Amino acid sequence: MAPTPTKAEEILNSAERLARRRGYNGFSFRDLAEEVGIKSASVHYHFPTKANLGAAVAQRYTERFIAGLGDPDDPGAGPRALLERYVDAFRRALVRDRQMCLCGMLGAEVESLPPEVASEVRTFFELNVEWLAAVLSRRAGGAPGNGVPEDGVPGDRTMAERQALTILAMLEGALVVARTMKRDEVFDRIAETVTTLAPPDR
Amino acid sequence: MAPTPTKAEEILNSAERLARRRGYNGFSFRDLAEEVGIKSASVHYHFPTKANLGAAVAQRYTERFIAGLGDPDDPGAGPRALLERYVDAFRRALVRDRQMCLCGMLGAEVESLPPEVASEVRTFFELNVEWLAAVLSRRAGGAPGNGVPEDGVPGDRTMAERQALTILAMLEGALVVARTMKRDEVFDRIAETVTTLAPPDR
DNA sequence: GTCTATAATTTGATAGAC
DNA sequence: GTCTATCAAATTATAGAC
Repeated sequence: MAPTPTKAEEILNSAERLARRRGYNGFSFRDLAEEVGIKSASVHYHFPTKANLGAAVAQRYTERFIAGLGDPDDPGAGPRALLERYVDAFRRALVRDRQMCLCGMLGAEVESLPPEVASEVRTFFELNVEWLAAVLSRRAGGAPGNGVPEDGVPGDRTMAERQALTILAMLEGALVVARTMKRDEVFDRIAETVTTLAPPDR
Repeated sequence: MAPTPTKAEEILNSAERLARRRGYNGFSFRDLAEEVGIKSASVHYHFPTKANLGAAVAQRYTERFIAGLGDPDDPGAGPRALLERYVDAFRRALVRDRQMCLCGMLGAEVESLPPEVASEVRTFFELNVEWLAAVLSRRAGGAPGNGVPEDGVPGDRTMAERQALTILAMLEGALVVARTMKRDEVFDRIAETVTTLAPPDR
């Protein structure tokens, strides 16, 4: 059932967990080596540099995260359900994993990150905004982006991207605040406000 | 005019700047020493340990930040103006200082922080929520907290605290997202949504 | 208060044997 | 692939002279 992970995967798992708890500058190759039961020199065999490893972790995280959200145009799910799915991804990070979103953490540290890692974090945010904007700009016809603006607003897509950024920021911020205050309910209060932003089901 | 800062103040200034850019684990006593023109051993004279320094930086930051917001019950300023003042404090961090909010940064890293530093970060968030809730629950009479709930809502103070948490999370998240994406406008879009949450002036 | 000197540990990384 | 051995540099911190 559960396919045995390769050593490289085990290292990625450890690195992701540690980075999401302590930040990029908060873990070492030796930490990883101990967790997966090898020596730090062997970690370097799989990932020559820390920057290399960091970029790989961020890339895998992004792919997994976006894939887990599913199709934003799925006719079987309304905008509201999709938004709730999105919020749940963050809730799991907080409640189940007791961790930050990897890219929320790395985003805060972005100035101290190797360029290739920072670049992956940027991609994560861009893809998130894209997915959210697709959900938020869904219209009756089913297909998005028909270019017809809502009454009195500059344009559906512009509004949707603005809201997407707001939602992303709220949830990343919610993890920081809820974790620091050690009060999980804080997240739920914020999550409620997020789902409020969903367009009427259509 | 500008009173010459003491060496201890210079160290605090440097530490704050570096922590807000690179995180707590992203700077060293040598970094500080070089910036203020002394040796790292001399930094230890002023702040015996890094935890000690970190707590001092966070405490000073919190005091300054809260004091800068002014009286949330100031009769001369409406809720909307006060909220805009709050948002501007974050905007300055991003645009003028090109830095994170110190406690947004440290909050992300909270799990890798010495307890006394983590404690100061928690206090920052609590005081922020308190100030915001005071602004958001202001009523016609002028004095807050008269206990009379808004029509149909559970209670003014509860709603106000919920909104306060949302605003705090949005702005902390906005800094992370805007800085990572290198797009300052992202902040303004989010800031607009924040001020939308202001209660009608009264 | 600041220095030199130094300790003790940790860090990212490499060479080369098995 | 993983190991031992090792490196050079960096890190937090202390002792003691000036």
